[in-house]
Amino acid sequence: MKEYNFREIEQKWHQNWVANKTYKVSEDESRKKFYVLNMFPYPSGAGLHVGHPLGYIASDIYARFKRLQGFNVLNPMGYDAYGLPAEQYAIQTGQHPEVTTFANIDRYRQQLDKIGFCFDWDREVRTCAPGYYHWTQWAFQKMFNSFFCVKCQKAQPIEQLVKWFEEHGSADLNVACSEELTFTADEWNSWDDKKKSDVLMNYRIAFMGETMVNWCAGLGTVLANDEVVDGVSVRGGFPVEQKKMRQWCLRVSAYAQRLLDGLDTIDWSDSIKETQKNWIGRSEGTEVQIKVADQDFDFTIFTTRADTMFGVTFFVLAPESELVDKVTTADQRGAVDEYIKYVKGRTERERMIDHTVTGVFSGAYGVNPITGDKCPIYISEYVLAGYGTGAIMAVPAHDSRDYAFAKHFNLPIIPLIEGADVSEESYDAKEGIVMNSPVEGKTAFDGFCLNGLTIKEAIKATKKFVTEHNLGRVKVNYRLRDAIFSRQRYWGEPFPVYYKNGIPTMIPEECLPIELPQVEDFKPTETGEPPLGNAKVWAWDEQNKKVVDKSLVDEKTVFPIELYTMPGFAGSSAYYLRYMDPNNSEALISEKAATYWQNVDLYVGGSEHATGHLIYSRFWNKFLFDLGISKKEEPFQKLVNQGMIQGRSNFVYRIKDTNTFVSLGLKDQYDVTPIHVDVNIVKNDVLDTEAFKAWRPEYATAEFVLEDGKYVCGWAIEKMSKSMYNVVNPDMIVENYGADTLRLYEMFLGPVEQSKPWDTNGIDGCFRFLKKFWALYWDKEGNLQVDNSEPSADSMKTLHKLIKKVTADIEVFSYNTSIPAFMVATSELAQQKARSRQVLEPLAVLIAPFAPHIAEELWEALGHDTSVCDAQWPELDEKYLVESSVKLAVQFSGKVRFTMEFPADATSEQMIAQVMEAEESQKYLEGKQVVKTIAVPGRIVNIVVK
RNA sequence: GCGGGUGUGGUGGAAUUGGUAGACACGCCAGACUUAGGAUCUGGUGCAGCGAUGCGUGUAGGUUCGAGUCCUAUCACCCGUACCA
Repeated sequence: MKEYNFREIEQKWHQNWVANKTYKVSEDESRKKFYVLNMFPYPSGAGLHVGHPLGYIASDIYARFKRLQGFNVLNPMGYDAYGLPAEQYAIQTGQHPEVTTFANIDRYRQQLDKIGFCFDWDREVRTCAPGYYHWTQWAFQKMFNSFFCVKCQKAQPIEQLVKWFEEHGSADLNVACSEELTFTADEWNSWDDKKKSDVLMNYRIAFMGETMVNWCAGLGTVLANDEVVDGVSVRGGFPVEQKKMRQWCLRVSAYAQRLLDGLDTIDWSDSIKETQKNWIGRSEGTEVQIKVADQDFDFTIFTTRADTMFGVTFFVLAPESELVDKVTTADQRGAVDEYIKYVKGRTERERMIDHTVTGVFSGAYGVNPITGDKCPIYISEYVLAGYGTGAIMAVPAHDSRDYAFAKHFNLPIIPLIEGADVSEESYDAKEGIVMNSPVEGKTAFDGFCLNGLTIKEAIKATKKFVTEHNLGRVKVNYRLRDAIFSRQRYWGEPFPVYYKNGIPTMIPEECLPIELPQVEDFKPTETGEPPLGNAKVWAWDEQNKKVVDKSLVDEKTVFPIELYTMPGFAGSSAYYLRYMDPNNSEALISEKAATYWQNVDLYVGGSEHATGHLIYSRFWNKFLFDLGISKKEEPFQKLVNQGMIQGRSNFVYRIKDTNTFVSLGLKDQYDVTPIHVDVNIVKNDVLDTEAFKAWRPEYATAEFVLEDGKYVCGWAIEKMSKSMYNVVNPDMIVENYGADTLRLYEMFLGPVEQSKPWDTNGIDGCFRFLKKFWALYWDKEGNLQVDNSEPSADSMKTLHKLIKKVTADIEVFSYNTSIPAFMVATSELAQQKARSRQVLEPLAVLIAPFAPHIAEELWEALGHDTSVCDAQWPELDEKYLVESSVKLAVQFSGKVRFTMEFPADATSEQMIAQVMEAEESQKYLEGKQVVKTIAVPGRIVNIVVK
C-alpha cells in the first residue's frame, strides 16, 4: 500500500501554496466577501505552544469552508508587536526591542507556516511598523480634532465647536465634556490661545486631562483599568496606586450609549455581552441639588432610588471630592484632615479588600429639599469620587452600605417600605409599598406624598416632582470611564504632538508618520521623564517640517515633542481595517476596500479581551464610522471565544531524602514529594526512565520502584507554562504526526469555546484515522483505486450523511463532532469497499478545510490540476438519506422492551397496529389493559399498559 | 454580594433539541501477526450480577406515556466584576 507520508505531502503543498499564491485575495465584485479574523498575537519570546493555534485552526477551517462555498474570503494575520516584555528585555540587555520583536515574529511565522493556514501573508501587519502606526497616529489626530455631539450622538469636527463658542459661548451646549463649563462668546473671544486650548481640551475626543491614574511604580508607567487585577499589574504583578497625573485620554465614555445599543445588533455570546453591559454600567437615576445649611453653596447628589428621599438621614462625600474642603467647618478641620491623610495612605488594593466602615463628620449639614430636614454631611471612602457626582444621599433603611455606616456612627434609620424589618439589616429590594413619605405628622415641600405607591411608581413620581420644582434633574450615568491613552514607555507609538509654548499642537497630517526615535537607554531619564526623554533627535522644526535635534529647541520655531507613547490598545484597535488595504500609504484604507470588505464577519479570540480590546475596538470603529472611514458601526459581526488549552502536568514521586522514585500506584506506602517532570519524556503517563536520568544531572543516578515493570506518573491539570514542564510545542507534534493530524486533534479535543486540557495521548486516534482515510484511495500496490463505477446506494448514503453533518457542524463551530462523523464515514466506506469517484472525490473536498494537505494530495491524484481550495463544496441531496425502513424502540409504559422495524412512511396507527400484533409484545400485553398509545413516526412507539 | 457558565463512564467528550444515554477517541482487557512492540489488525469495555435482570447523566422534588434535556429547590466547581449609590 502507498504509505501516508505526511512529511513529504505537507512540505510539498506548503511550497506549492507559496509558489502559486493560493491564498492571495483581492476585492472581487463578482463574488460575495467573507471576512474571517483572529485576534493577532503578541509575539512573545516563548514561541507558540499547542494552545495558541486552537483559534487559528478553528477559523482556518471556517475560512476554507466559506471559500469552498464560493465566497471571496479574507483571512489575514499579523502581529501586535508593541508590548512590555520586549521593552523590559531591552532594559535588561540593551537589545533594541525591535530586534527581539522581529526575531520573535520570525519564529512565530515559522511555526504558523507548519500548520497549513490559509492566511494571505501579503496582508500581514505589524503594529510597530511606521507604515502601520502612521494610521494609528492619524486616527489619534482625528480624535483630537473632534468632539462628541450628544444630541446627534456623533463625532463632529472641533472647528464647529469653536465657531459656536465664538458666537454663543457655552450657551445651549449639549456635548460630551470632562466638566460643565460656563462662559460667554465675549469671554471666549477675549481669551488667548493657551486658554482656548485648555478649554477645548474639555471637549476633544482625544484630550489631555488631569486624571486619577493607576500608577505602577514597578513598571514605571500608568495602566488601564483592564491591565490591573486585584490591585496589582497584570504584567509583572507589581502593586498599583492611584495618582493624579496629566495624561492623554480618549473620551470613550461619550460613546457609552452607542456601545451599549450596538450589542443588540451583533452575534456575540451572552456572557461577553453581559460583561460589556456591566462594564458600561448604565444606570438611570436622578440628580438632586442639596443646599448646605448656613453656607452659601450647594452640591449635587446622584441616586437611582429617588423614592427614598424621605428616608435620608445623612449625606456622604467622597474623600477626593473638591467639596470636602468647602464644606468642612473650622472645628472639624483637624479631624477631616486626619481622615483624608488616612485614606490617601491606603493602597487601591487595601481599599478593595477591606470594607470596614470608616468616615468623619464634616461639621456641615445638608438640607433635604423635600422634607427641609438638616442632615449631617460625612466624608467616607465608601463613596467613590469617580462615579456620579462623588456625593450621595444616605438612606440607611434601604441601602446596606448606608446601613452599616449609620450603625457605626449611630445615625437614625427611617424605614420607608411597608413590612420591611430594618432592625438587623437594610431592605434593599426594589419591591414593596412606600410608607412614611412623609412621616406622619410631618409635612413635605408642596404637599408631596408617596405613601401607598409601589417603589417603581414612587421613583417615577419623585423624578417628575424634582424636575418640575427645579430641585434636580433626571440623569443617566455610566460606569464606563475615559481611557487613559499615554504610557511612560519607549516601545510604543510616539504621539504626533509637539508643545508650542505649552500648547499641545498636532504635527501636520502630511508629515506623518513621525517615527519612534532611537535612544541610548530604554529606562526613564534621571529626572524622571519617560524613556523618550533620552532621545536626542526629538524636537519639531515647524518651518522645515521635520524632526530635529533637541538642542535646537528655541520655542520660536523648534519645539519639544511629546515624550509619552501610546498604550498597547492603540495599535490593536483598528488593525482589522488595515488588513483590508495594508499597503496603502495615502489612507488608512481606500474607499473601495472599505466598501467591499465592510467589517469582520467572524472574529475569533479569547474572552479575556471582553473589557479591553473589544471595547476599545468598538469605540475606535464607531469613531471612524462617524468619519465615514469605516462602513459599519460594529467592527465584529460574530464573535467566537475560543477556550484556553490548559497543560497536563506529570509528576514523579521521590522518596524523601533519597534519589529513589516510586511509581504512582505505590507512592502511598512511602513518604514522598511530588516533582514536576517534563511531559515530553512521559508517554501515556509512563515515564521514560532513561530519558529521565538524562534530563537533569541530579537524576543521573536515580533509582525507580516500578509497578508491573513500568514507572507510572501522576498528573494534574494546570496552566501551560515552562515552570510546570507541561508545555507542548506544536512543532514537535507536526514533526511526529503532521499538521493535518494536529489540526484534526485540536478540533477533536472538545468544543472550540471550552477550555480543556491538552493531552497528547489521544492524538494517535486522529493519526490512525488519517491513515485509514488515505487507504480509501490507494490499493495494496500503491495505485489509485478510484474508478468511474456507479456508487452503491450505501456509499451515497454514507457520503450524503457526512455532507449534511459536516456542513451543519461547520456553520456552528461544532468541529469536535464532525471529526467523529468523518471517522464513522471512513470505516463505513472501507467496509463497503467504495471505489467510485462520485463518492471519493466529494469526500476529499469535505476534508479539505480540516486536513488541507492530504486533501490537496488526493485531489491531485484524482487528476485535478487546480487547488482543492477552488473546488466546490459538495451539495447535499436528501434523496440519498431517505430510509425505506426505520428501526425503532418499542416501549411499554415508557420502558424500552425491544426494537422493531417499521416502513419509513408508516403512520402512527399502522405502527401501533404492528406492535400490537408482534409476537414479542404479547408477554407485555397479557392480562394488561392498554391505557394509551403514543407513536411518533420515525421516533418512538410507546404503549401504556396497566 | 452581583452577573454569566458548567456538572454525563477510568479520561476527553456525543446525544437528531422531550423519544433506545454513553457516538467517536484515549485508556484498559482479550486475541491475531510478530525476534520484539510504545507498530498494525480484530473483538470486548457505564456499574452490580454467572444470568434473566436491576441501577444509572451532582443532590432532592415536580411536570410528562416518556426527562441528561423542561420547571422548583439545593450543592459543588469555573469565569467575570467588585462599596457604581
